[in-house]
Amino acid sequence: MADEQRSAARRRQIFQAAAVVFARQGYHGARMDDIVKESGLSKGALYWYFKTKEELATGLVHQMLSAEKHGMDELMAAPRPAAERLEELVRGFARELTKDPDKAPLALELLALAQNIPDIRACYSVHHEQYTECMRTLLLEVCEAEPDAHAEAARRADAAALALASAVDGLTLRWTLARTAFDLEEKLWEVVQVIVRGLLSHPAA
Amino acid sequence: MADEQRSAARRRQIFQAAAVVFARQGYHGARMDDIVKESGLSKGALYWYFKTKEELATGLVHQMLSAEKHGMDELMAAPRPAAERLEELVRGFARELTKDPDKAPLALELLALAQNIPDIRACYSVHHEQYTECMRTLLLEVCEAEPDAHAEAARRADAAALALASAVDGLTLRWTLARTAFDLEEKLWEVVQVIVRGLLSHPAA
Amino acid sequence: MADEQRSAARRRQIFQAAAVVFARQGYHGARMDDIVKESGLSKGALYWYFKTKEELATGLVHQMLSAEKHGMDELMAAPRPAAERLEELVRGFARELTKDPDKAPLALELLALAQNIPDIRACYSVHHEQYTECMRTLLLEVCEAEPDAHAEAARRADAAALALASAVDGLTLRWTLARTAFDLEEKLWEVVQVIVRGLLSHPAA
Amino acid sequence: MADEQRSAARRRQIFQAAAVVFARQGYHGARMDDIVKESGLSKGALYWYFKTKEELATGLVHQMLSAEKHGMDELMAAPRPAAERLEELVRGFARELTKDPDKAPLALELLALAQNIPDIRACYSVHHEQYTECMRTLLLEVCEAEPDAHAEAARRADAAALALASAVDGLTLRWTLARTAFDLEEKLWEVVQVIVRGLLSHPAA
DNA sequence: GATGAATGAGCCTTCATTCAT
DNA sequence: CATGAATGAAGGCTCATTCAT
Repeated sequence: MADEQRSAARRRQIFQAAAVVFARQGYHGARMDDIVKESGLSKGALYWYFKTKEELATGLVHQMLSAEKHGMDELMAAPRPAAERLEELVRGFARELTKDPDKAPLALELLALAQNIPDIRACYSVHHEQYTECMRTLLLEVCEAEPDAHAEAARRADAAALALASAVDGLTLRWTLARTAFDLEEKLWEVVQVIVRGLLSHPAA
Repeated sequence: MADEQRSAARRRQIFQAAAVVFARQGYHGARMDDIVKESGLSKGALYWYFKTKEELATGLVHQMLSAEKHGMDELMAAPRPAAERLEELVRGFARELTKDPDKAPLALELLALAQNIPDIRACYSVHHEQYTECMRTLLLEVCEAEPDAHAEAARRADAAALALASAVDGLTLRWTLARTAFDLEEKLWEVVQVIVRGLLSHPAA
Repeated sequence: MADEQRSAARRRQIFQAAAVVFARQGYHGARMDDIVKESGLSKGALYWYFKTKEELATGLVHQMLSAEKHGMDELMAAPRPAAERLEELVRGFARELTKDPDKAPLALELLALAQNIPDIRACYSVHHEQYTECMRTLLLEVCEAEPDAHAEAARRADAAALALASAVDGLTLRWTLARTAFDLEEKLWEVVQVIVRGLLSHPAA
Repeated sequence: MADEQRSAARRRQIFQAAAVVFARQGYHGARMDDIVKESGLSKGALYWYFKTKEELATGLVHQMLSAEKHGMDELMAAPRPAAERLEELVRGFARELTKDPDKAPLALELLALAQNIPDIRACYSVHHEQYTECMRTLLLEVCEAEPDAHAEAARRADAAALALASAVDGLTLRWTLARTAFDLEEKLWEVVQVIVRGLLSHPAA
């Protein structure tokens, strides 16, 4: 029992260190020795918990996406109007990235691994689906909440959800690589508005 | 003159080989020897044209994004309605990716390099701006072409262009990593329609 | 007392496990963890009984050669004609190797260690001497039992004993590494006969 | 052409270094860096010629056994009586081992590898067969040369050849590991005489 | 310009051994 | 006595780059 807690703590400690080093140096630029040093553990300890560098990266992706999923589920269950939850979902996402400057580079780094590490690819693939599904659910609720909604809207929800989820990813990517910094949260919110408007607009438009 | 042609041919030959190997093994998984073998040249020859692996990757990014830019400009200059050009821009993009299964992995691989190689980062950053600008121009033309347009639309063009450009990137990313294959062209077109509708919808909506 | 029995049992348990793992993976290919797992004990327990891997190997050699010596002595003391005891010594040796397919590889593996581990080298050196001496004793008895013996024979016993002992080792080695399996007991017996005949043959021959 | 010579020279250079280091430290105790240093080449050069440590060892075994085979064939073809050739074969073998104190430990070290490296095992297996066959040929010639030979002798040649070959190996092993040094050549010659006498002795004996 | 042998710093991983509990 | 997490020195191998020819 105490062992399990200790073990879990160690794993978190290692993930934390790996996150810092991967963000700073990239996955391939990170030496296991760097992670060892950053974690404060010994090399043997690190390898006791993760058999390879790849397994460490895979575990980190699992952990990060799980945390994100958890936050998503929590927000979805909140007793607030769908529109507010949607706004908060997007703004919260932007705020976290903006607050922690390591997060975006780390995410992109891990995303790039997805092509070569099937387990990570699967994680991201599932996460993309879940994120899109979440958007779809919210958008449908938004439609229903709209007084003069129309039948068309519900049918457009799939495309809008995909547009929304994709745009969030794509814009975040741009923000991460942009020469000229911009306010991610604001731009993201504008993008959301355009897409929601596209969802709700009357067929005639 | 003949030398220059020869030289240019060699460079193209090397880019071609690098593209194949990077797509297959990733940048870090690709050894210079692999590219040498794929190119049919010798190691010395390769290093004659590119002083380092990084320079080769950077050159490849330049070449690819230049080609894309060129295609974009050509399409933009075509004597066709803006809506048609927009559709063709997006569909053409999807068609090319679908046709050549190496292209998307290669692009993601090079994109990931942007974080560590400033020159590549700059290339992508500029390209993103140009792509967004292109979208903005097309969307504005679409607004103008719309008989029923309203003042609001032009002001929304920026956000819609960003949404569009981002969504194209984000959706392509999803398509590249998806467990379950889907029709990129079709989904992309649905996304475009949602966003264009959002752009044109009346304020009341 | 019960402790000593327990301790001896543990040591035997560990020797047994080490024998299996060394035979399967070789000394250098065997990890202490493998022996731990095979023994069913814990790592700490193993290190309680043997301070190092080398000590474990050394102990195993001691045990194995002691057992062999014991068997030899027992057979030597049997109330049977020398010729029969010689035959049984060789045949019994072959039978045991043939019965347990792990034994020969294990023996060769440990023999190879002799070069680097002085203690093991000494063990084998002594054992070789004892084995040769045993052969010499038997051969002398065989000479004496021979009605038709001649003075020459006794003087040849040293060489014949060395030839016999060496041939047994060398043939066993060949049998252990041979591509094409052969009947060790039979070949060994043929070899013994040739050498005994050489011992007894008249000078004129 | 010059390249091939250079390449062959390099390989010989590396074999030479590996032989020295393997003899001194054993295969497992030898670090590639030690061989690199001993060879005077660089690590990259070593790995250019041998992809792994195992491949290097395998190559070395090939080379050594080939050389031995070559010497054997040469001696066999010499225009001398069989008995002399047999004596020279054995004495020459002993003389070489005695002259170069590294040779025997090296041979035993490589022999031990045979159990774990199939390629080396095959080499030794074949070599054993060839050596035995060589002995058999010589012994048959010796029988034929004997004026009062008898039919029995030829039939015993197989067993005698095996005894001889095995005894040479076994005695060499004892000599290599012995606490108390002895004269290999002399002992070997005594052993040969016993076995040859066993071969030629009349059935009555 | 072209060739490919040669360089050597670097890195992931292993594993015998230790020790707090 | 027993446990298994922790240690860290060591080593086989890679690969971008160089350079004599």
